[in-house]
Parts: sequence; structure tokens; C-alpha cells
Amino acid sequence: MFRQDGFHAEMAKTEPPRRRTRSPGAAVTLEMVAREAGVSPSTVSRILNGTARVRDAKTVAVRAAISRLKFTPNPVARSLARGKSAEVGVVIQSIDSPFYGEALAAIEKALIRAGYSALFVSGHWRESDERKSIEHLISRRVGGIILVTSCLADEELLRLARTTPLVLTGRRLAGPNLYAVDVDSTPGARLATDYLLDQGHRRIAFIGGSRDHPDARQRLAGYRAALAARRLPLQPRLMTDGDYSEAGGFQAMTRLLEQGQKFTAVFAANDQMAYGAMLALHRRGLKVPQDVSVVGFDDLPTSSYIVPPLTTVHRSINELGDAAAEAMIDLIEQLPPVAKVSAPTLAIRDSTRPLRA
Amino acid sequence: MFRQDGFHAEMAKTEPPRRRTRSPGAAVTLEMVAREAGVSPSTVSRILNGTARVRDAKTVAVRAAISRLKFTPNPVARSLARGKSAEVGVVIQSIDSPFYGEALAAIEKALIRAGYSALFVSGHWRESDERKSIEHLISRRVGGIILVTSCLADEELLRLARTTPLVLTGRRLAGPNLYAVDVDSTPGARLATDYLLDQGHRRIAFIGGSRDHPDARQRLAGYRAALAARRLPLQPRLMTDGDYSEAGGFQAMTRLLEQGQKFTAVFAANDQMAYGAMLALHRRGLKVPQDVSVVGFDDLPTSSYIVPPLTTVHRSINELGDAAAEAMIDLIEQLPPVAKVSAPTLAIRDSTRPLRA
DNA sequence: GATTATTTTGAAAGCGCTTGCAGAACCTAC
DNA sequence: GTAGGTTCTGCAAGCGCTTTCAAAATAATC
Repeated sequence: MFRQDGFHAEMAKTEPPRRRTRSPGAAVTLEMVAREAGVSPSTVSRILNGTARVRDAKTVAVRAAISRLKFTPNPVARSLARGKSAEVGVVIQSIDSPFYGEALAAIEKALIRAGYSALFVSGHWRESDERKSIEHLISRRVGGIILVTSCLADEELLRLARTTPLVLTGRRLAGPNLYAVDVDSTPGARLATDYLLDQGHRRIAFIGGSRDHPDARQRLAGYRAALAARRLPLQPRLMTDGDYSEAGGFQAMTRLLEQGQKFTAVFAANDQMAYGAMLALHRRGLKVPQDVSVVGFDDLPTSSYIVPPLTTVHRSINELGDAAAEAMIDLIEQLPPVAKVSAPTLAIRDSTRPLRA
Repeated sequence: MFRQDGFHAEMAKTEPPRRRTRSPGAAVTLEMVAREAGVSPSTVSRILNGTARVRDAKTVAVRAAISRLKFTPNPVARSLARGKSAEVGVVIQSIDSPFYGEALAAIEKALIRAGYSALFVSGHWRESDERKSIEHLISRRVGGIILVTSCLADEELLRLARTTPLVLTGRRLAGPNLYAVDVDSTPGARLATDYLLDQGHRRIAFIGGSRDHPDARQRLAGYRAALAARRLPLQPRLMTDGDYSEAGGFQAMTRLLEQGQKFTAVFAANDQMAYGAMLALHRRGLKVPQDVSVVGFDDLPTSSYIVPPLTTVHRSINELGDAAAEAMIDLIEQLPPVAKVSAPTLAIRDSTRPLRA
């Protein structure tokens, strides 16, 4: 009834306008390859996946057919048949931070190299958002999820790992089907504080991140450890928290200044807060480093170009991303994951100076 | 032979160690829903997709079954059956730039809202990399590709659009199955230059981007237009190019200074280059804005927190990302794409000051 | 050369969902 | 009531690949 009769066209108004676009090039299937090579589809599949030995002659014929037809296996069909996809979800908190951007780039690269793809979503530092993002990924049936500095509680993560391989960064946690890339920030923070101490500073303010963030706690721990090692007392008055943003750093420093605290140096738990702090100092007419030395953490690309260039803790984000991706792949392929990241270093630039005794 | 007989286990050594993990929770299928609701799978599918009218009673029963079983359709199976996936690829040049990060976040949000996912890859400003990334996406059978400031030539893009819906940003191009979100940078650049002129500056240096980038050309065009409107001659000596990075801006400014050029203001084609330029000025002992006013373009989040806070052209990247995503969805769903982005504004901060006559 | 152990292969049954087709159920109108 | 129209709904055939299972081909053994 709905044959091609042109004069019945008006009846077709309920039909959706979408027509099946059968692009001629992209539609090479495994079956076509099989026919072309004179073997069965199963054989082609086996050659493709190395799932079984196949006579050399056939292998050659199939390979030839594949390249002749320019065949690429359809990953969707493959995922369906295998029951698992070659996609891994990556949840990042705020993609607009250059720090995470770099990590994401590294993760993406490593994943693609191994034949996976990165399905990306963001969590905005909010538990609810993160949970929603994770659900989205799960409903998309990803093969695993990488959480770059998750906000979620340990138990929740462990529970999650029961259904999907999980890789975490920025926290320590052990469990089945789960791997935490160990990037303890304590040593880096220690390094920064020690440097300031070495330069003769004694009253060193600290601008930290949110206390309920494992990573932020580590940065604080490094600061404390450095002071403790020299038997210097911790001065709560000199410590305040920001939220890892420029605005947070600005406010934190403003607070410190308004309270009339005296200090000759400040260690900010990340570069963005250091920027904000520097602006606050500037607004009060204080010069960096003449009046106050500033040290940050992360070494964002911009940090060597601000005025004055920022002394800061450098870690290879690339390595971190790489490690996370590798661990994920290992988890998916049921191998014992290993990951190593090299030690942090201190990039010494112009925002610090020795305190003359 | 390979039944469950335990004592034959040693024969199974050729079997891969991977076992089919049948997580009990995630495996609800449409068929189970159908059975639970006492209807056929087709009916469930139709209800899910609204592809046909279904008796109310059944609809209710099915909906109940769905929520009782907590069913989520398997997107992989769906993609396979429909022949197209709900994933759109996003190619971004350098994710580690905060500018693109923001755009990516916006794109992601809009895509997810519409039920799609963002498959992300990066191009690193290199044609070859970009081409490879695109191929990766195509082999993954994405439903469409968004190219955020592509490096590729028009013809290549048009060719590409024949097989996959394409959305571009940062350039103008028209063609079937392709949509370019129009974000002409000329007006923004004009705005910035006009402002400097209004402040009395006459010798305004220009640090541009790569000439073979449409977007960079627009920024240059805006600068020229502003000068031309006041019948001021273009001074090639005051113009030099960077590569949109802090380092590039630094070098460009250094070059200008070494050539002994005189200017009271500089307009950098993006914020990152402005940062670099400011550092170069600082290194020469020149103060911003006392000696030289600086204007940037992009309004990165950091720009309001550097010292001094940067006067710069602001555009809603959010809107841009949104527009790109919306256009993509329209393209995929075969609707005429429309996209509107609001006009740029100038964020006036402390890096500029009026030139006293 | 017959028999048995091995290795290769193909047929076929899915993976979970969509969709064309045609029969079933339900309405109108005569 | 019954013919003629509509509106639901189920059947069954895919989508392109993987993976049993068992038959076919080859190699090994006596």
C-alpha cells in the first residue's frame, strides 16, 4: 500500500522524515570480507581477534580481503556480541581547570593507544553531579570508569567497583576491581614548605583546600610535616582554606590580611589559589616576593608566565593520566594493575626570595 | 564433552581466563520487561521510542514493569539496531587550554542533556593528528563530529561531511550535512581596539595568531577595521605573530621591544599571549598599565586574577559550546540547525589606562 | 592403511533492540 | 449484523559480530 506510488505521498505524513542513509563506503561488514576471501565469517572473526589458529593460506587471503575492502570492524556490533564495550568513562571534576585538562589529555592518549575510547563527563565537585555522571556512564555500558579526584565516599566507590572496574586518582583506597593511582601529595607539599624554611622563612601562611578532600588533606599534611621536622609550632592563625579556585585564594588571603596576621611567605595548596592570593597582596600594596614569598602547587602552564613567575610544585600530570589509563586497561583485561608516578619537583621561579636574617 | 564435569577442567587450558561476568543487576533486558508486562518486545520498544500508538493500559503496565525492574535500554544494542550511535565525537585542539576546556564542558553538558554522549579526542593543532583523531571517531561509528577550531582545509571538511554530520566552530563554511557555528571574532577584536583608541592610544601594537587560521585572521581584521575607521594607518612594524601560547606572546613582545618599537598599548589576540607579553614587559622594567596598556581576548577564568587583572574581550564560551552541541543534534535528527551566540563584550579591568594627551 | 588424536573450519545461535508486515481487535456506517 | 476502515500488536527478520558445537580435514600412531 505504501509502495513507491508517488500519488500516495500525502498519506505518508505520519512517516518520520528521517530516511536511512546508507553511505556506500562505510558499510563493509565482516561477512563481506568472508565472502571475498572465500571463508566463513567465523574464520574472519578468529583472525581478527586471534581467538584460534587458522591455516596460513586463509589468514593471508582474509588479510588481503580486509585491506582490499578497507574493512574496519564495527565496534558497536562487537560490543554487543562481547557484552562489554571498548569505551571507558572518565569523570573529571572541572574540565575548565587547566590541571585537569592536561590529565584528561594524557588519559585520552593512553586509552586510544590501547584501542579504547574516552567517554567523558564532568562532576563539578558535587557529589550529586558526580553520581549522575557515573550513572550516565553505566547506562552507556562503559567497560570501566576512571574517576579523577572523586568526591564520593569510600564505601560508595567500593560498591560501585563491584559492577564496573574503577580507577581513582588523588586518594588511596584498595579493593577488588578497583585501583587507586597513588599520587600522594604530601611529599610535594613538604618540598614546598621545606624550601620556604630553607630560605629562612618562619612565619609561613597556608592556604588549603577543602578539608574533606583527601588530596587537600595531604597537602596540608606535607606542610605540617615540614614544620614539625624543624620543631616549629603549627600556627592555626596562619592557616585558612580556599576552594582551589582563584577566587578562593583571593578571599583566603584577604581574610589573613584583614586579621592582621604577620607572615613572610605563603604556601597555597594549588596554583590557582596562589594567583588569587597574589592579587590580594597586590591590592594591599604588598609586593611579591619583596614583602611576601608565594609558593603554589601544580605548576600550571600559565604559572611560569604570570608576573612574577610562580615558584611551585611540579608533578607530571602526563604520567598521572598515563598511569590511570594503564591501570584501567589492566583492570579491564584482568591483569594485575601497576602504576608508577615519579616524584614531585619544585620549580623555583621569581615569587620567592630568601629572607634576610 | 566440555559439559560441567569438574574433572575435565585441566583440558580447558586453552580457554582464556576471562569469564563472562554476568552482573545480576545490570542485565535487565527489554524482553524481560515485555514478559513482566505481558506484552511483546515490539510493544515495549514502541513505548520506549514513541514510534507508534499503544493502548493506554499496556503503556501503563509496561511503564510499571520498567520501573519495577529498573530497566535501562542498552545503548549498544540500540545503536546496532538503528545503525547509528548516540555518541558524537568532539575534536578539540588542546584540551589543556582553559578556553577549550570550558567549551568542551559546555558541549558535553548539552549533549548529555539530549541523550547523547561526548566521545572526546584531541588534535594538537596538527593536521595529521586531527585527521587521525577523526578517523578514530569514524571507526567508532559516532553519529556526528564536532570540530572545535579545526585545522583542516575546507574541501576536506566538505568531503568528510558527506559521510558524517559535521559541526565546526571558529570558521565559516556552508555545505550539506555540515554546520558552522558562526562566532566571528572580528567584532570582538574591533571592540578591544576601539576601546584602546577611545582611551587615547594611537600606537597600538598587535600580537596575532597564526595567519592561516581563520579565527586568527578575524582577530586581525577587527584590529585593522578599528584603525581604518579612524583613518589611522596600519603600522606593520607594530604587528607580530605568536602562536596563541604564553610563550608565543612572550617572544612576540620581546621581539617588538628589541626592535625598539614605540607603543603605548598592545592588543594580544588571546589572553595567553597577553600573559606572556606582560611578563616580557615586566622583564624589561615596563609597567602595565602605567607604561603600556594591554588588552587580551577570550577572558580566561584566570584573567581576572592575574596581576594586574587583564582587560579582555569576553565571549560566552558556554553559549558557543551549547550552540555547537545543539547544531549537532539538529543535524543528526535531520532538522535545520540554528545557532545563535550573543555579541562579545569587553571586560574592562586594570591592565589598561587612558593615555593622557 | 586403518584408527585415533588434533587441529581447522563452518553452521548456527545468540547479544538486546528496532521495524516492516500482516493478522487481530476495535469502530463506523449501512 | 456485516463490510470497510482504523488502530493496535505480535511475529520474525535483521543490525554486525562473537562463540559454542560438531563436522571436516590433517596429523599422528600402530
